[in-house]
Amino acid sequence: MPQGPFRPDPSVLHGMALFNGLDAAGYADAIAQARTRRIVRGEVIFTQGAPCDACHALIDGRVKIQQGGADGGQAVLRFVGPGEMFGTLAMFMAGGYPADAVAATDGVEILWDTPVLRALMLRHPVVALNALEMLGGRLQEMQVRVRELSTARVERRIANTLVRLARQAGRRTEEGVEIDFPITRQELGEMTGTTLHTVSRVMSGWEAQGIVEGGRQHVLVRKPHALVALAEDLPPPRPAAPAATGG
Amino acid sequence: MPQGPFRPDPSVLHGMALFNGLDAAGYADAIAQARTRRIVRGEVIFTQGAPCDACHALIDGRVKIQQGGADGGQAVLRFVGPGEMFGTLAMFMAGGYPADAVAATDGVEILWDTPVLRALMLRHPVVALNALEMLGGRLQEMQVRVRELSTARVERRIANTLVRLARQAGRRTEEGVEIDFPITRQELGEMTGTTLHTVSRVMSGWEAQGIVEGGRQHVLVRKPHALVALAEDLPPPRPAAPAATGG
DNA sequence: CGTTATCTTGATGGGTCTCAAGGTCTGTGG
DNA sequence: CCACAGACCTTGAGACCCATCAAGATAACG
Repeated sequence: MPQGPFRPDPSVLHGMALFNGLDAAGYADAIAQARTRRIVRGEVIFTQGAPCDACHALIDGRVKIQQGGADGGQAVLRFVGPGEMFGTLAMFMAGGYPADAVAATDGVEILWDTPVLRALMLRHPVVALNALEMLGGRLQEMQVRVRELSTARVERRIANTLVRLARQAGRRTEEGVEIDFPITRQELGEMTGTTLHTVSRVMSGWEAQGIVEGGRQHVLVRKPHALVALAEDLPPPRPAAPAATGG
Repeated sequence: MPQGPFRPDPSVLHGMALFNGLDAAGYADAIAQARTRRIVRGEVIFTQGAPCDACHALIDGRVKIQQGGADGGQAVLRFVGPGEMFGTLAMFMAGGYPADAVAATDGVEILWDTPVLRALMLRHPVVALNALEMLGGRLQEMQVRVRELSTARVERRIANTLVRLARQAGRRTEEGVEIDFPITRQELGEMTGTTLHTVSRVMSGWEAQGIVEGGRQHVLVRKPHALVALAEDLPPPRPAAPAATGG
């Protein structure tokens, strides 16, 4: 069962990019003001629009970040893994959290109150620079996704999404690379801007080719290379691309 | 004609969010290491993949930020206006600039060498916090756009894009709100994930209703309210929403 | 006044969504 | 162990949105 706040083990911070380059005193400073909390699968950690009281980082588990629109449309923005921060955007902006956070598995999070972390950044500027680097990485990722959603067909988008998931949350097995947390076709659809039906159809096709293997809330990538090829391959019909085709 | 680097007027920094809350000494510090440069329309300021030598801010004019993919697909990520920074992402990441920057109008930019600005942030942490706020705002904007591209139809996406452009670059006239820089149907298509043909058709429809007025590289929004309604309205066909329809 | 870039509009086809039905797996309680 | 309910997944058929192909109109520019 979930228990209340308790004092974290200092070692957990050493794996987190936010504190890279911080000296021992800085670590002590950071850890002294943090608290940790257990999370159970399905739990709502925060919701869109709620005031941002704290900044979160995940120590263990997976958390789904999703955003809903006025028209009821939902999009899954990302899955957070161990060592990553989440709920950080709200810290710098009015209007509360811009998205929902729901636990995809049981886990443990560590959190800081917003003003505490701000003060920490002013005392230790390197933490602010690390935060910039993290946010920058996420912004770039989102920009790539905007381009992808703007220009690529569904099949390629799904391939790209699976490649990213495999990199981020893949567990190597002798059968291939396995996504290490439960994910539904519906969620894959909401990550790629399509429906669960299309995701199912596309993945069935790949399964027939031995590229992936699907199951209930479960994905195994049998041929990662083939998936990458689908994700990046140039479109076969290229009228203006001779290049040794026999001319 | 464009002239070489020259010493900027200190007053230009006062309008920039990056330096909010900085003391006089800090301003002097920042200005001492900057240089400015003229930009002519159509000029390529930097290209995707090029090493990031400097961090840019726009003093006057408009700059288009776009990203191309391996498959040749182009997406316009945003238009930068006076007071905004651009090319900042590359500062925190390997791999050079993640997008192209092309001048949409003549203008003037101010720039800092990357290591200089990093050092400035370490000396003045408030600048790093301001940068976080800016990047956070852009990240949120991109997240909203991902959701929009994932869930909304073309007409609504175009409406949303025009609403944003009107807010960001709108000039009030007695006829309505006018986008204050030249923009083509092609570019609008690359901002919304569609083709110039569809943009043209949709806008022709709106023009017939008196909502917008189009021209060559020119958009005038005659009824901003109607455009917002199109951008936000719930989808008319709602089977499970009786609500006084007469039954 | 020709050249080029931009914009408009029609016709057609295909990629995906929607609607619909059924199948499979998981967990629960008797 | 078995029955049952619920969540998840698969697959088919049809409709529709929108990209694509194609042709021409209009405006800027030298």
